[in-house]
Amino acid sequence: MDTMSSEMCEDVRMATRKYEQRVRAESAEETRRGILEAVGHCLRDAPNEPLSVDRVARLAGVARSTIYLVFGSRSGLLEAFAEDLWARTGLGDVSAAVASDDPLTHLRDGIAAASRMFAAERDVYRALFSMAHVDPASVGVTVQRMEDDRAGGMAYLAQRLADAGALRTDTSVVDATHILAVVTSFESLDQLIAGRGMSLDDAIVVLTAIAERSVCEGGRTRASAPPRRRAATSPPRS
Amino acid sequence: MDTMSSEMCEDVRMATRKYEQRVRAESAEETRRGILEAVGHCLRDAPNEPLSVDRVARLAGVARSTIYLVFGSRSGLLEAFAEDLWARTGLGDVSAAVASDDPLTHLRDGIAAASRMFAAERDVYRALFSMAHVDPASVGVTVQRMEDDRAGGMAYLAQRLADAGALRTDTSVVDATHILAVVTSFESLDQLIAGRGMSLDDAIVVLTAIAERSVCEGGRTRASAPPRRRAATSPPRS
DNA sequence: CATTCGACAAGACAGCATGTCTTGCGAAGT
DNA sequence: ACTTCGCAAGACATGCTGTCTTGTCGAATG
Repeated sequence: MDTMSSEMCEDVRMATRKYEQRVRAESAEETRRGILEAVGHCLRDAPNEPLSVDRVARLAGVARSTIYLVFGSRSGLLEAFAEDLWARTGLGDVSAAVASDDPLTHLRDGIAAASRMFAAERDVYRALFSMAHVDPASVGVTVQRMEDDRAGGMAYLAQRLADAGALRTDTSVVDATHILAVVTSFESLDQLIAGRGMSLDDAIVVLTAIAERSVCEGGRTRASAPPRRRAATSPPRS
Repeated sequence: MDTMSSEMCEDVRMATRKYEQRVRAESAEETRRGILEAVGHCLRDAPNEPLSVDRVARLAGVARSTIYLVFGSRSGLLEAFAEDLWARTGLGDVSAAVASDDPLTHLRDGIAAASRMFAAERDVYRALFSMAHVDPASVGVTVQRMEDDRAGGMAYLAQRLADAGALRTDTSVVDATHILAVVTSFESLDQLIAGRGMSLDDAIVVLTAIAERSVCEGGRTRASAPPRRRAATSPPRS
């Protein structure tokens, strides 16, 4: 069974109350979504700023007190945002991309899908991961769950490679899991794209090469995409 | 009278002024160092808290205003701390460890030395790297310089490997530089140690294996240390 | 149709952070 | 001796979080 408990999280234990009434529930859900979207806008507009509740409120067109009413606290808001983001853009698509019978295809498609997932909302994910270190109380739990999901997927992949005899003979399943966990981390992708100025596609090629060469027997992928020009010779731009 | 006002301190843009006098200069330098050490203590004691100037001041036994006097601002304080940390524990030792003629030894020793360097002050470095994302205005510049230093070293190493014919034939120098940059990043080490519960020594072995397999022709290092038991079978903790 | 109730706005208030500026003191410098 | 420097102490302005209170409008309900 793959990871990702895709339950119908219709009513989470959030601040939603019990409703016989429909229109009010919809309206409440609408403002809730509006606030979460405003958080996304803030993080995308200024990924490098502390994200004040006041800013979110003004951007969402609601009162600051409403945010505290709905989410309880700043931490609750960020937590809900991370939860929502992960539910919307998380590993669901990756699991789908990974249905292949061939574990090597599983590895390649998995890295590509996970990378595209992170890259699609890179600023947001970077902000979340940073906050998880600076202030674990807020997004810490959800970020930990993201990491656990990913680690579980990598352990599963490593086991599949081992079962298919595709694992390097000098590498145990546990070690392969560790290696895959490093290579498929958000930080590795971000390092290549933001830190070294690569395009997403080039970064995927490099990460795939690292993964394949490190855990697969006879991994022979090129590090650069073949038919195009080599990776840019330009110096790393920040 | 003649007050010999000294406006020309173009030395560093630090808070150090110009001194004919010795004892006062020493005393000033001493409090400066005391404050920086207090920052270190704060980050080590509670790596996951915002680090208030007030806390640093109390821990250093100085007035809060003194910090603003000496460092100008919170950002200046952090900047100075990062600068000092990098000067004390930075890549100097790594360069020394890397004097080998053999580029492969260079690679292995370099990864080991850099990893030990990061690990010796892991909490501090993690806090700095997180802050560099959350608030680039403060430590951003110094962290960028750290990364540039490291990237430069990796480019040099990749070139040496190429010159010695040790580079994989399917990997350009540029790609090797990218790969080495990812593998030797603080985040990769931290992922293995904090995220996956490995010991420093085991993490070094894994990182070395990844690097060697990914960029070296015929890289055949084991991923686990040979004479000991395999890497722990326990699931990732935390 | 009138009344109740729920979603939300508006804003006061306390607590804590940064950052500025002023004042005073004691010891090093001359 | 008296000036100057390093620093303590603290007032003050500003901005953010978090709590709580009061008011309003429209949906729900009998």
